[in-house]
Amino acid sequence: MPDLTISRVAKQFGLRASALRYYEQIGVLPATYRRGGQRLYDESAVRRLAIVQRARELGFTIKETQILFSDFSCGPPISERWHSLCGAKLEELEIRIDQIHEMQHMLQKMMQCRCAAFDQCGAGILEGKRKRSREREQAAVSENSADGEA
Amino acid sequence: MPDLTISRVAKQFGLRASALRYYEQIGVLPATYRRGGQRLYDESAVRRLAIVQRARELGFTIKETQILFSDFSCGPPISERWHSLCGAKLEELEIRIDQIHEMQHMLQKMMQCRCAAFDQCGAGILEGKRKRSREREQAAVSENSADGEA
DNA sequence: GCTTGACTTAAAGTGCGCTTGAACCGGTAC
DNA sequence: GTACCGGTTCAAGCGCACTTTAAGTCAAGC
Repeated sequence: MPDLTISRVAKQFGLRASALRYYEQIGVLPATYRRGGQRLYDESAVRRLAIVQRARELGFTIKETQILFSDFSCGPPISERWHSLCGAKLEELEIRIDQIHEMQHMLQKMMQCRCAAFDQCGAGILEGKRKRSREREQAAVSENSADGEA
Repeated sequence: MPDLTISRVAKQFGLRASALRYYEQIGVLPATYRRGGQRLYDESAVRRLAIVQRARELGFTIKETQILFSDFSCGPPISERWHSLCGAKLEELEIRIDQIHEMQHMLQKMMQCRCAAFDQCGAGILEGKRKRSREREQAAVSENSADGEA
């Protein structure tokens, strides 16, 4: 039985009640059970909110969160569009981990000498960027030539 | 010699020229060399921008970026305040990596069955949250008792 | 029955991180 | 000389993700 008031749940997550109402309004959280007009939450609603909050913490926009985590369908085979969005997010997270490692490395260096860190790490980031953009170009070229052959 | 125009640099980073002007205005980028009133950038300015952009990508606010990466002093021993901010950011990034792993795990599960992923992963995130908050409480309690003893 | 306090809604407001618009400047092409 | 292009400044505007405000509802306690 749902028995958690909105303010209790909000407090548990370090959010304002208004944020939960907003999430419900825009469909990030499903409309919850009401008693006398007041929202009451149960543990499954709380689990759902935990996921939404985590997604937000990781920089997912509200829209992405909506698409990835709304319950419009429940079960295995979801739409192609959703599946590819999921896959894209997985890759994005992979890249993010590399970037975080780079940044940690840099912060550590900066705690000794800022100038050196700026020069070396800035150059490192740039080189990574350039390498990736070269790779993308290569991929585009070979895709074009494949198109040409097809 | 600086010879890159603002629009070239912006393009290289996938930004608008207005973003670079804005960064300069709020002190995230230093005022750059000018010729006839126009900004010209060199490789070191580009490295600096690379760092700023990376910080933004990782969810650092503009203010944090300002504090962490502005050149108000250059060399090893920076203010205590800065040093602790740096340390805090390092820890934050550590946590972020764990969260990303959790989310990857969840996305993978979700690509098979959403419901299961929601229940299991939501519960997992929650448990992590609760564990951490218990630890914080413990720490607070032992700190208080230490205060009491002092 | 009245007060209190935590809730409700809808609409307007806020802060961040830029972007856009208006008016202007400087160098090159014709 | 004038048209154009890419820059300049300053102020206003915008989208996102909420928050605040105003006016009202509901249940409990006196």
